[in-house]
Amino acid sequence: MRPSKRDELVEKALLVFYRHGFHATGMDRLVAETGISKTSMYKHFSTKEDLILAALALRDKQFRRWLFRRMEQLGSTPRGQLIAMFDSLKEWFAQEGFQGCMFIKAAAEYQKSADPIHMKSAEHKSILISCFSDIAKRAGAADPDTLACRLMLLKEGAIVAAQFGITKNPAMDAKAAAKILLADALGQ
Amino acid sequence: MRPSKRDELVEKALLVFYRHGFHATGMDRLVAETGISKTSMYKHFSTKEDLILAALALRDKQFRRWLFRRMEQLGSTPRGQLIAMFDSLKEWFAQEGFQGCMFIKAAAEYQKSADPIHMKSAEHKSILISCFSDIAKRAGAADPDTLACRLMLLKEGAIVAAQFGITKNPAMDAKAAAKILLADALGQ
DNA sequence: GGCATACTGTACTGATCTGTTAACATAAGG
DNA sequence: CCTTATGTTAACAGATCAGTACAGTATGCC
Repeated sequence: MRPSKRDELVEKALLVFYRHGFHATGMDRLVAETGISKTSMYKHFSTKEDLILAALALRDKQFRRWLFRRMEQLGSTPRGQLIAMFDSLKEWFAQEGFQGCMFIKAAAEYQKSADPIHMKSAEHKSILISCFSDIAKRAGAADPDTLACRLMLLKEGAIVAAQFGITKNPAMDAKAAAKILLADALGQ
Repeated sequence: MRPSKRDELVEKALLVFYRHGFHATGMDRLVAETGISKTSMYKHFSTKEDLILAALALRDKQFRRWLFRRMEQLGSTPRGQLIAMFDSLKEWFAQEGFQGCMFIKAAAEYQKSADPIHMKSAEHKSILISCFSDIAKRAGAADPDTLACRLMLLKEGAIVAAQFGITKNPAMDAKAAAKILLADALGQ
């Protein structure tokens, strides 16, 4: 089967991009850090942008799978799962290589809203919002979209705060705030 | 007085960095877009990093002056000012060239926490938090630091959401959430 | 054996990167 | 008039950028 080498490339490239940034990562560095020849890279992806898009697609899949699985493990009810999101975030922030959100960083480096990389990043956030909205609906929210938006604000804020390291425990700050917003939206 | 040319350089460089990003902006582009010779640039700032740091310092000053002035104009009480922050943000997001937060983008491109650019960006966020805390204290919050943290989460989340353009009105979503959090922290 | 596939290694192109250097212009102050 | 400061244009150095070209290797299938 052919997927192995290509998938290996995308996985390793994802780590390198995450650690060093997009513009700051040259193809030669990718060759050095992935151990995959430049020829192979350009056989699988004809431009650096294509490789970045593939890395973002993988990250989107990885992150969503991880987050929603963890939320289900930590929360037994829809409401509990929404709160558990912030416990999950706390675990993420505590991971050794944590350096913020891949998509925020991608959008920061590729700013034009028409840029494919920017669009891919925005798409990830949109998907998350609609997933949150689904859970909010199951939790009985009268206006699940609004609740999802508010939780998203806390989540993105917590990620940014964690990236800067300006507050001690942004995930738990966000969790406390989320509980208040959930009480307002769902009662008690 | 000698400040003119140097200040002009920093002001113009700030705009170019904001629009195009840091790594993506070469010194030649700065020459072209600022009209200032490369020789002069390197007389005032011996490295690109120094210039970026000066631009960030200016942005920090500009942004804080603008935000707190606007909050005072729009809110008559400390509590009203904290709410007015989100009306101010709405105005910012609606500005023509809005492309997210300069400091989030800087931290995204210079990720290492020991990097001077990263530190300068984190410093800006720290200053804002402590200012929010001061206002929260004047508003009568029992735990002004916690309230400031929560409002900061909403603010950063709103900026990220606005940068992605994934929700229609992130500033007003954040404002609604802030009112709930303020009611919780300050009563009614 | 013959052939295709998938990969590696290396050298290269032309552009662009940060930063330097040299020759020159302008104006103020002694 | 000379000096000094501040600016300009322009070419340059050495590194690195994305991407290409070409020669060679390993595997497996017919």
